[in-house]
Amino acid sequence: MESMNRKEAGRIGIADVAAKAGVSHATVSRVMNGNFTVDQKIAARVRSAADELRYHPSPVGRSLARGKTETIGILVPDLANPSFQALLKSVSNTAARDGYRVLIADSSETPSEESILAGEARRRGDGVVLCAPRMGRGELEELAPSLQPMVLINRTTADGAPSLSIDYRQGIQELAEHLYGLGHRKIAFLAGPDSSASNAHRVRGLEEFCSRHPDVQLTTVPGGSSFDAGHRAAGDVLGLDITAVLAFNDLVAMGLLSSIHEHGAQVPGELSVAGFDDIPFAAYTTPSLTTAAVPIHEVGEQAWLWLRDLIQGVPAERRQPSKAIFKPQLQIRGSTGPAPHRPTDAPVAATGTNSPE
Amino acid sequence: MESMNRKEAGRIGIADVAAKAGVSHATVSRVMNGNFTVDQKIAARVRSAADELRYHPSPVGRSLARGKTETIGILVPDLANPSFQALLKSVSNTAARDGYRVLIADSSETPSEESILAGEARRRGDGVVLCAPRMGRGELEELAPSLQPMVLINRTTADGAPSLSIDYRQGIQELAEHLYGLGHRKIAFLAGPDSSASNAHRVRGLEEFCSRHPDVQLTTVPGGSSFDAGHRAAGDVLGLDITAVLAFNDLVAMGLLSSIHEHGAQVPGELSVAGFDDIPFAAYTTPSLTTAAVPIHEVGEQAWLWLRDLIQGVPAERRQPSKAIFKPQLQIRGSTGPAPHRPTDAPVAATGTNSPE
DNA sequence: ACGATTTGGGAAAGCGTTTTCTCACTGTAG
DNA sequence: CTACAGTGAGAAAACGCTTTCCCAAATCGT
Repeated sequence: MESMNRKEAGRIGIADVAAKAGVSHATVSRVMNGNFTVDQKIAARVRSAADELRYHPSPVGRSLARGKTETIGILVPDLANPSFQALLKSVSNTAARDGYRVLIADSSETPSEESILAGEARRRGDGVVLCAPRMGRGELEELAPSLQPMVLINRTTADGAPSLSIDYRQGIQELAEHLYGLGHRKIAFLAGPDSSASNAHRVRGLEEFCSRHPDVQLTTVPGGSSFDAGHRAAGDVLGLDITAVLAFNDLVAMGLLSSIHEHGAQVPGELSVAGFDDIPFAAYTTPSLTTAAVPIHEVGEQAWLWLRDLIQGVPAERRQPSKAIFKPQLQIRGSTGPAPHRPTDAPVAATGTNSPE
Repeated sequence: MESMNRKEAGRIGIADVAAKAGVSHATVSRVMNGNFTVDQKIAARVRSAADELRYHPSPVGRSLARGKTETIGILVPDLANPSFQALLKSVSNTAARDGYRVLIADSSETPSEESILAGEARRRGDGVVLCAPRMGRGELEELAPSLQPMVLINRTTADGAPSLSIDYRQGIQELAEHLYGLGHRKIAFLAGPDSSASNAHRVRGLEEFCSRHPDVQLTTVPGGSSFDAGHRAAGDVLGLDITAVLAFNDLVAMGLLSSIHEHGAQVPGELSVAGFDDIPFAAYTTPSLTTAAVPIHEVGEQAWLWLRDLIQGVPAERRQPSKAIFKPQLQIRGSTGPAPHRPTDAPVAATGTNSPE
């Protein structure tokens, strides 16, 4: 019955607390921000008024006044991909420790949407993590200046924005060498999205591998980045005269595996399969998947630490170097084995149950 | 050389555009918001000034003025869990269609953090989705009023906040009936986190199942919600005199499966295993996992649609009903089979390679 | 006991928009 | 030719905070 004259609007604001405690908004603000120039008595009064009213400062008002939101954006090509999920979790948890929240932007593998999404994500927060953007090089270069503070993952720009990369080039070579050591000479690469920069790195790595081993015969098959892409590509792969497949990533390898299974072919007996990333389930497929483990958790953690330095304006010399390359680690499991020596050059599928009739 | 007197601060704001176009901020604002009371000539001039300067309105300023952020929060117990990842993707993508962004809050299965996280997530946006909160009933009831607009998933409150639930009670009964039909009479339930409400629903369902089938002997084993939890629990489970296990969810089932494998026991020959959720990989374990499929994509979509109605203040009568229950669908796959009739009551492990010596 | 410091807290100026007022001007009708 | 809608755009008031400025009271030194 006391204050029917107050602005009846829903949210209770700093003014209400000030009134209730009999001080000015300024003082309430000071108390809420732990400014110790306020008398203990008054501070206590303000605090009790605040939580009697269940007052919480509006983040928007605060953001405007302070010029920062304590939020960052993260752009991923596909939120359904375990690798990006893991990265998201890692970035989110690490940033949370510093009181930052993460806003997600999922481009769903649509490169044309990326630059708009990236811009919005950036402006809504204090910085942005661009994870494996699919956009073209030119577009990225042009966009980069307007996006910083920004950390790139699996891409680089000329303007030297911090960039964390996985060494897919070396990783895939190690996988290839592993296959080579098992006697495989006819190998297929089930490629990722054309727009993926990391796919290009894998291709480069394989070229190096091939030039080192002229006796290897490598076939590249268009694939994709998803389980389904791997599943769909099985037909093409089985029609080839090969003894092993390197898939773009674990997801693709698993899709391939499951389809190969349906076709009745034996892994690794007739065909060896390797993935990339070492997602959580890779160890539990049948057979378990040989792959190259990417330390995705560390990548996410580093991404935040660097972004934080940028946001806080840490002077360049005290900052970490602006590039880091993480080495994948070979995980040899059950899906790869010795190359079968087939008397004929017949494609794998011919030995399977479902002949392509 | 023309405007060295301008505030040299980094960001360019509405004032700069106004100056450049020779109009007031008000007009710029009108143009940027597609208000057609502005003369074509002027509008064009403003627009070109705006994109020459690469001007983008500050979301923070805009949010303050408009009283809404076009952002929602989502609280999940564990971002590493495929079910919550799928929900996140679904909510995020659906909300994105309406121009809303999603802020994530991951409590990492720490119930005590939830209420703070929920509050912050809520205040940073226009609404919040609470996904399977682990907090106690009392805490939730108390928090609820301060959180709306809010949509709950797998929980309900007395104050009638919209709530989407999976009918775990029925789902687990169907799974149990399936096992019963296969001749299983001694069954174990590998339970989820105590704090999980959906776990309680499963327990209830199983009680009903048991009272319908007095000949069934059900043992409950403490577990958890993760792959590791399932893996760890294998020892306990294998020591039991049972022929089938119902796991809290697919993740737990998969962990269990992999450990059972290591112990050398046969699934489903010696022991049948069923999961819950039908996460993407459930179909590709060995053997493939019998489970109850949860339409998680639809849940996420509905969650946003309801939240949107709440945010936009759609009158209660034009709104959807405030509760929805989604029925899981039985997916019978390879991990469940006929109950073995063992001559003795010896526990499963005794037949395995690693006896618990 | 009186000026010189400190201390504490109110008033007010931002922060970057949107939006309501208000008013000058244009064109039309009487 | 005057009066009156109707238009279009500027001035200014929010929005909810933080923070600088500044002044009054309290504390100190001598």
